[in-house]
Amino acid sequence: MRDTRAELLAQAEVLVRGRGYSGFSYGDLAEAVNIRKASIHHHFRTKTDLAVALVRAYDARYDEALGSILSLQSDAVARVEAYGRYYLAGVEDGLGCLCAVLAIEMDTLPDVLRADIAQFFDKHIAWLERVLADGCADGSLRPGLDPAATARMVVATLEGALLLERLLAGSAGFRSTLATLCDSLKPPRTGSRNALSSGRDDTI
Amino acid sequence: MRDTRAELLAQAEVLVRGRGYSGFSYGDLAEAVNIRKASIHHHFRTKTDLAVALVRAYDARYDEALGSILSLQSDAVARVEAYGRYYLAGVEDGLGCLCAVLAIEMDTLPDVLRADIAQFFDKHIAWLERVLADGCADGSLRPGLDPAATARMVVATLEGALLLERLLAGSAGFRSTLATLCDSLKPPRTGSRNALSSGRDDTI
DNA sequence: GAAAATCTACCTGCTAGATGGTAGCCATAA
DNA sequence: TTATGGCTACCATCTAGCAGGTAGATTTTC
Repeated sequence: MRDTRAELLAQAEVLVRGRGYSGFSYGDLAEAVNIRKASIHHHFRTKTDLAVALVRAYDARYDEALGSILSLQSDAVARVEAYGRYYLAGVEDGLGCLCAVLAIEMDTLPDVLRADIAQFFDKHIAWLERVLADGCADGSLRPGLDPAATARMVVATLEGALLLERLLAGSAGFRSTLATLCDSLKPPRTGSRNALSSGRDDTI
Repeated sequence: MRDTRAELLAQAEVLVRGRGYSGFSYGDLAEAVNIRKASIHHHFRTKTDLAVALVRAYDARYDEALGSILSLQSDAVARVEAYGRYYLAGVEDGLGCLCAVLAIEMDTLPDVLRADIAQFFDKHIAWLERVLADGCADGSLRPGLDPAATARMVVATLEGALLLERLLAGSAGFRSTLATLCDSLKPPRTGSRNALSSGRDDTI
């Protein structure tokens, strides 16, 4: 028995991330999942309900990712790099970040949604701040680095790179930006620019 | 005599930058400018034509800005910072970057538009690469900095910060990211984080 | 310099199709 | 037997865009 609700979420996410929130319709989604438009309302009463569910699911997947990075990587730079690699998947699939896509349409977004998105970013910034503060404490980061401000910058850089490189150089451009970002976090004179592993890690 | 075409461009830009391309309609625009919907077609035959005109005008304004930065600032970091301050205006007005907004909806964008947007970003990256290469040559930047990669990163960071901070901390967050970004370009141990001047410079 | 033709900027009124959403019916599976 | 999940058939509203008209300014022609 197929899980229509899950299929709806999956396809809706692809559509929204590719063409924006108001750029996708129940009609598109119905076609993608191959059920009638009206049937979608059975699973998600309104379009806003669907969007909220989309963000919650996306957020939950990132929660898992953040946790797994902490347990797999112990070095601060490696953690940031691993975090960045989750964005890479988006570039490779030609999809923007769900929350960035929604944030663009802020002015017309329902309040619930706007709050959820803000929380999404706040959480990531807080997580990075923690990671960076730890890195400062153990000396693996450039001395004098401000964890709070740098955390904001990391999220901004990655979100921007995802937006940009999806349009321009593709994953090569994104990898270059991620490497440059990571380099700027390291203590000076370590010298060697770390070549980013080319393997794809996971999908978010 | 009022310049309706200019008014249309101005209002359309605000609408698009605030709610996305497919999130704004000729109906909205007609209301904002207070003419009938059909009359807009007299000035811009199709919505795509309007979008193209919007991007061209936006691009031209940035061209001017890039030129004026070069003549006003001679230090590389100061140039990047001045460049970043043009984005600040967007945060303060609660408006995203026009080209970023359009880039989000890539999958549904007419080809002309997609090309124009790509060119917009390419131009900025090339300009920054030039600025950074000059800065490397005269020693005002961190040694070992890769101008090409860093140029991409700068645009990514600023675009991301604009997207993010419009939703979160507002101009304070953006200023913090811009300062952190500029700091990461400077040679090490210069020490003092430069407080960003709080005045608003110009609008793009 | 007056008449004729053209152009500009807008209008009303329409169209075909898409939009999100509702009502109610029917099959299947628990 | 009763949810569940899907369907058909709607609806009102909005979408971009078109046809055709009008008032006034500008240009062309005699």
